[in-house]
Amino acid sequence: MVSEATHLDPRKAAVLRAIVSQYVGSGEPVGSKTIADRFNLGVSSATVRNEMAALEEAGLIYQPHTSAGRVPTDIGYRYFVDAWARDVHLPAGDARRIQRFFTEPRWELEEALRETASLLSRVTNHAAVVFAPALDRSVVRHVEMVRLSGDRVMLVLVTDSGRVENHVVMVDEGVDDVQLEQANEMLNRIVIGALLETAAETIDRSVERFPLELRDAVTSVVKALKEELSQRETERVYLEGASNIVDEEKFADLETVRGVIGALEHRRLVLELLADALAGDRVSVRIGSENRASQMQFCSVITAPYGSTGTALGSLGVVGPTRMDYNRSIATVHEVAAALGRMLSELGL
Amino acid sequence: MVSEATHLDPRKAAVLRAIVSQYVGSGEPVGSKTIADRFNLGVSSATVRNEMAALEEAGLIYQPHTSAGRVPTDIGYRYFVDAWARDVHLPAGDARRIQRFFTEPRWELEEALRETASLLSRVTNHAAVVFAPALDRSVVRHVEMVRLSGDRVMLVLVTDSGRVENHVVMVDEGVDDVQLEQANEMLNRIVIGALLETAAETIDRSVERFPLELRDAVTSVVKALKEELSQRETERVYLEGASNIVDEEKFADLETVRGVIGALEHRRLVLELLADALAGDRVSVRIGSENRASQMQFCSVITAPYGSTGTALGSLGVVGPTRMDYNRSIATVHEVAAALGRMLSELGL
DNA sequence: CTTAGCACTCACCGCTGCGGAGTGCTAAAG
DNA sequence: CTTTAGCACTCCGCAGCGGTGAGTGCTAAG
Repeated sequence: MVSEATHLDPRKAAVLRAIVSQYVGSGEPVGSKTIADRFNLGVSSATVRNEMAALEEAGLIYQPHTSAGRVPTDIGYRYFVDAWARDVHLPAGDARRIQRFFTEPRWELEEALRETASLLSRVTNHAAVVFAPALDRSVVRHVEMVRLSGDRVMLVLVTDSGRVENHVVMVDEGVDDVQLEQANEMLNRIVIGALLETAAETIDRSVERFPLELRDAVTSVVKALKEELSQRETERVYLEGASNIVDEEKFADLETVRGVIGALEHRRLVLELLADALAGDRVSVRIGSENRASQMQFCSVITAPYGSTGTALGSLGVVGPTRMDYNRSIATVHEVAAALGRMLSELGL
Repeated sequence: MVSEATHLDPRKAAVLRAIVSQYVGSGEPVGSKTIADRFNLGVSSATVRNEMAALEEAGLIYQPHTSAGRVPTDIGYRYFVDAWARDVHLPAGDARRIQRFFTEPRWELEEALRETASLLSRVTNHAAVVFAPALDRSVVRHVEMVRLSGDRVMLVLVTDSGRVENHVVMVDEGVDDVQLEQANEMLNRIVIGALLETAAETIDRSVERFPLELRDAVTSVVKALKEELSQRETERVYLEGASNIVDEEKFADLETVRGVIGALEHRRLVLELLADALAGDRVSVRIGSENRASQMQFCSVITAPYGSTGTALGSLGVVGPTRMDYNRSIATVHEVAAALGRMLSELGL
C-alpha cells in the first residue's frame, strides 16, 4: 500500500517534523528562520534551507509559490505519521473525558453508538463516524410476527447483540391468527441460534415444512431478510459533527467544503471509508490523495476497528483536513475505539 | 405573530413583487431600471424609484449601501409570501418526480421517511427534514421480552403504525425462562390495544398483578418505556441534503454557514422548527428573523404537517436561505406532505 | 402624478508602488 | 566537506488611486 518509506537522515527528519508540527498549528507556510529559532536543532536557518531543498526534492514538502515557506505534502504527512504519530498518548483531559463518557450506564446500542460518534467529534473537533457492529457474529435470539392489519405482518428479529431488525411483509389475506402463530413458533424453532447472516438461508431450506398457505409468507420473509441484510448496513452509519468541516478547513474553496459534506451524507461512501478499518486491527490513517473518493482529496481519515475479542464488531473514525493534529486524532480514535470495545464486552457482546 | 400586513396599493405591491422575483433569481440588488424594463408595469424607472423609496420607508426593502439596488427585507419576503406564494402549483416536472417516487412500493416506515427527506432535498435543492409520525395515535400491537444474556432482557414493542421500539432492561438473575414467559403473556394481555403514549401508565397500574419476583423487572420496563417516549422523538428526525446549505447560501460569512449546519445537527433544535407545523394544518413559512434560533436568522424554514386524516402524524420541511424561491419551495413541501400522507393512509395508518 | 434629466454616491476593478518574508546562491569560515 | 553569513531576488499582500458604471434622489417640466 504505502511505498517503502524513504529513509531520511536524522536532521532532515527533524526538520520535516518541525515543519509539520508548526504548520498544523499555525496553518501558514513555515520558513527556515522559524524552524531555526523555535525548534532547537542547533543549526542555522541556512542549513535548514538546504535540508528543506532536499525534502522538497524528495516530495515531502512544497512551496505554495516561490519565496513562500514550505507546507507538507500528503507524502510528508505520511512520513510524519509513520515515524512519530503512533503510540502517542492522549492529553489527560481528553482521556478523562472519554473515560467519564463510558462509565455512564447505557443500554441502547443505537443510542450508545450515536453518542459515541458525538463524543468523538467533540473531542477531536472533526466530523466523526461510527459504523455499527457487523452482523457476522450476531446470533438470532427470537423472531416474532405481529399482524399490523389485514395482510401486513411485521417481522421482528432480535439478536444477542441487542439489535432488532424489523421488516413488514405481506401475507395472504386468508391466513388467520392461529396459522400465523403456528408459523411463528415454527420459525423460532428453525432460526433461533442461527447466525443472522445465514438466517435467511436457514429458513429457506426448511420452507417445505410450513403448511402450504403460509409458504408465500415465509418466502417473502426470506426475501425481506436478504434485502435487509444487504441494504441495512448503510443505515447503521452514525455521523456527527459534520459542521466542523465548514470552519476548520481553511479551504479557500467553498466547493471543496461542499464536496466533503456532500460525501459524508452519502452513506455508501462513508461505509467505504470505514470498510478497511474493519479488516485491519490497528488505527488506520488515510491522508489526502490516499483516499479513493475524489471529494476526499483534501481530507484525512482516521479509522479504527472496535470489538471486544479482537474480531472487529464495527469501526469508527474521524474525517478532517489533511492539516490536522495527527497525534491527537490518532490517540483519540484509538482510545475511543478501545473504550467502546470494553463497554460492549461488558454488555456481553 | 405576523403583524397585520401593511396594505400596499397595487402598484407598490407590483414593484415589491418584481423586486423579490428578480432578486431571488439573480441574487443581486435590483435597480429601478431593471424593473421598468423587464416587468411591464407601464411606468418609467423614475416612478419605480419613487415607489421604491416608499417601500423602503415601509421597511419592506433596503439598500445594502447608497446607490445600490434594493433587496427585500424579511418583512418584504413576508408580504410576498402572504400575498402571492400560496396556492401556486408545482412545475410539472417536479410534480411528476414526486408522484413517481411515491408510486414505488415501500414497506419500511423509517426508510420511507428518510428517503422522503432525500427526495425533498433533491427537488428543492435545500436541506430537508422529516419528523416521524407522532406517537399519539399509535396503538400497541405486541410486546415481546427476549433474554439476551443472564440478566439482560430486550423489550420489543410493536405498534400498528409499523414502529418498533426496543429497550434493554435488567432483571433479577433469579428469574427463569418460564417466569419470563408468564410475565410476557401478562404484559401482552394488559397492554395490547393501549395507546403507546399511555402504555407505561397502563402497565404501572397493573404492577401488583405480577408475581413478586418479577415486579422489579416490570417497574424497570415501565421506567424504560417512559424514558423512551420522552427521548426517542429526537431520534426520529431525518435530515438530508445539509450540504446544500454550503453553496446555495451566498453567505459572505462562513461563520453563518457553520452556524446553520451546526444547528441542523442539533436534533432538538430541528424538532422545534418542526413543532408548530404539527399544530397547524397548512404550510408554515418562517422567514429569517421570524425564527427563534439565532443561528437561523438568515434562513427561511418551510414546514407542513402530514397525515392521512387531518390529524397530523408528523411534519416535514426544508431549510434554505431567506433568498429562496418561495413559490416553488412552498408548493413542493405542500405536495410532498400530501403525497406522503396519502401513502401512509394507503398503508392503513 | 408622472417623467426626463442631471448631479452625486459609491462599489468594483485594475494599476502601481512598497514592505517584508522567504528563498537560493556564493563565498568565507570551521 | 559542511556550515554559515551575507546578499540579491522573487513575489505575495496591502494600500492608495483614478476611472467606470450602476443606481440613486432631487428638481423641474409635462
